[in-house]
Amino acid sequence: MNIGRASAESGISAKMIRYYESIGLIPAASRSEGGYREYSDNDVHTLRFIRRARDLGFTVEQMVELLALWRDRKRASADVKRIALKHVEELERKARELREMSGTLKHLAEHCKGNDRPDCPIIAELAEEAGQPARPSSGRRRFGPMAAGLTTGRSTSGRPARS
Amino acid sequence: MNIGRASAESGISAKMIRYYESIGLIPAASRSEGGYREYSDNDVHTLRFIRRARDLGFTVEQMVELLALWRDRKRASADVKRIALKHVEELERKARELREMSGTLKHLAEHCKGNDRPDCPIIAELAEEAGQPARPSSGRRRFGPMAAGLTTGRSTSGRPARS
DNA sequence: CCTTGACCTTCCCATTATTGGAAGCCCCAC
DNA sequence: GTGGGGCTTCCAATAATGGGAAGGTCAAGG
Repeated sequence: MNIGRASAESGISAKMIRYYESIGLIPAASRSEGGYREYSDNDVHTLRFIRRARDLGFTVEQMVELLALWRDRKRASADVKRIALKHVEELERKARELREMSGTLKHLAEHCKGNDRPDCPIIAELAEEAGQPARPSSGRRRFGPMAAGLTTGRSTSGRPARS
Repeated sequence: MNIGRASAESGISAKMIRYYESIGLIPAASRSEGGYREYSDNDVHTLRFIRRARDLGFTVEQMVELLALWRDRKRASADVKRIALKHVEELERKARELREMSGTLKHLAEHCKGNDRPDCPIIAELAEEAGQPARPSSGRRRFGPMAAGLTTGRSTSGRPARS
């Protein structure tokens, strides 16, 4: 089958299938006379594996590992468990941070009258000259570029959500 | 003061200060004879405001709004509250999704013996041919490109973690 | 047989926030 | 007066994905 079909059957866009091939997550597909990529049911099987892993928030890098373990009949389940647990830890840490942030904000918002007067503790807090003189350009970064890798808005966030 | 000093005092890297200027989050700084950017204490004040907002997970886009509100003495606190609460909702949703993911994974990992035998329900789950034939190339996407915007690994994930 | 349209190909660009590097000025302390 | 470090700009990369252009292929219909 061609890439469109494989895409429909696996739930991964054709674009991403080509991308995954380009970065080596999946081997290069064989081509038809006309240069079209050809996929077998087995390939689709692999693609679905990838889709599920992706839906669980695994990064491509982790998927490389998982795929190798999947294909290796002699793999030790301990390896899989290790990867999974490491991922669980990451997810939990990120969830915790998110909850802390939302808690702080919520608290601030609760003390914000929400009327048309300019008093607002949220702004006040942000403007406050408090604490240490700030660690020098700590360069603290956020998540990884794509952060947690959640299957977000599904139907909700189809739009680019910005300009 | 020059950008290095402003960076140290605000906790935002010089690189990011220039970046914020380039995208219009902050106005272009005046320049010294030698072409160096010059910052006042007030500018540093603004930069710290930005740093705090960033630490609370606000995106640049949201910071633009917050800064405008901050600078506008006649602002309505209702606007600030609205933005904050919307952000809280987002954060909570993301945290919830993360917890769901980690829960699923944890459950799977608990049933994985973790020995040197190849049996592993994690792999089995991923490989399973179950369910619907997968919604056609749904193109479901994850978070925004930078997802939640947490102050992540601090010391943990400093490394590029790849290649 | 040839056209049409759906599908495929590659390549490039954009997104987000941030860091890294290179090449080349500038400035202050010694 | 000079050396090293700070400053400047521009370019690239990151992760994952979408969007589009320009052009080739395939299958069905006229």
